[in-house]
Amino acid sequence: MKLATWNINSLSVRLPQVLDWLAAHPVDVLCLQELKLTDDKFPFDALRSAGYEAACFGQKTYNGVAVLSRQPLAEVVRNIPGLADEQARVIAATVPTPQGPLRVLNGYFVNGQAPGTDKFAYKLRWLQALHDWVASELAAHPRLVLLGDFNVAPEDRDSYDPVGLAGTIHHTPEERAHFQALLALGLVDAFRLFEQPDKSYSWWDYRMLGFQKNRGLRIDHMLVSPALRPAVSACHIDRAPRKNPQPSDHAPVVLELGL
DNA sequence: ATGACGGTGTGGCACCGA
Repeated sequence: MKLATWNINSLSVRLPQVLDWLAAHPVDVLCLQELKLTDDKFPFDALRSAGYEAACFGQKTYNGVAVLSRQPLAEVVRNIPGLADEQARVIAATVPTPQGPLRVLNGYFVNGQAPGTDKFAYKLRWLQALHDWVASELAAHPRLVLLGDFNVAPEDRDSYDPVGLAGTIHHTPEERAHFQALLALGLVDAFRLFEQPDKSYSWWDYRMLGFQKNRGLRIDHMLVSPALRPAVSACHIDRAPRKNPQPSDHAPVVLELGL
């Protein structure tokens, strides 16, 4: 069984790339972020023709998340319960597997702009609310994966310039402490369960030839629960779509489970 | 220190992303 996460920076623009990628990589579940469209514009029909049902949570212009699945989705939750948030950043669903239900939490984490700004304060509040909600989800669903665009580079090796960018957004001690708090719940960064190439990133700035120079960040993650960890057989970043014409600035991350 | 690139919405640009 395979799951993937991909920030596609406008589903309207990137739908052909998503369909091409799914045709070449027929994962069981694909979680998308930054749809940048409302639910009435979501391409249910095209995805159904490709073999996927979908649950979406969109909004105009910004944010928006969706879960695509070959198997039926159940127990769909939109945004973090109890958090007043007008931004569409979270969608959760349960998918069936031969070993029982798998809970999938898909997040488009707050960017946060810069320390000291209102957006940064929102990011920290959001991360705390997410943490508390994930804890309750774990208690109810032991087999769980938290995935998406975390907008946090967890360690120095996850950044192309950890010294120059120290303390800036994605690199602050506060953001990294929140990432560690998720790990303290028992979640494991599946990417780091395996040997990976040096300078592995999942996002590159569109500007200044960022991708060509591999000036990137690893900010898209797959965290698995303790009960799921023994099933994890591989995790990798697929850089190929970043080379497409009109690419997203993010690459997909793929998680393989021996289920 | 700033802008560079790309998407959106609406407009002759501004805002946002990371």
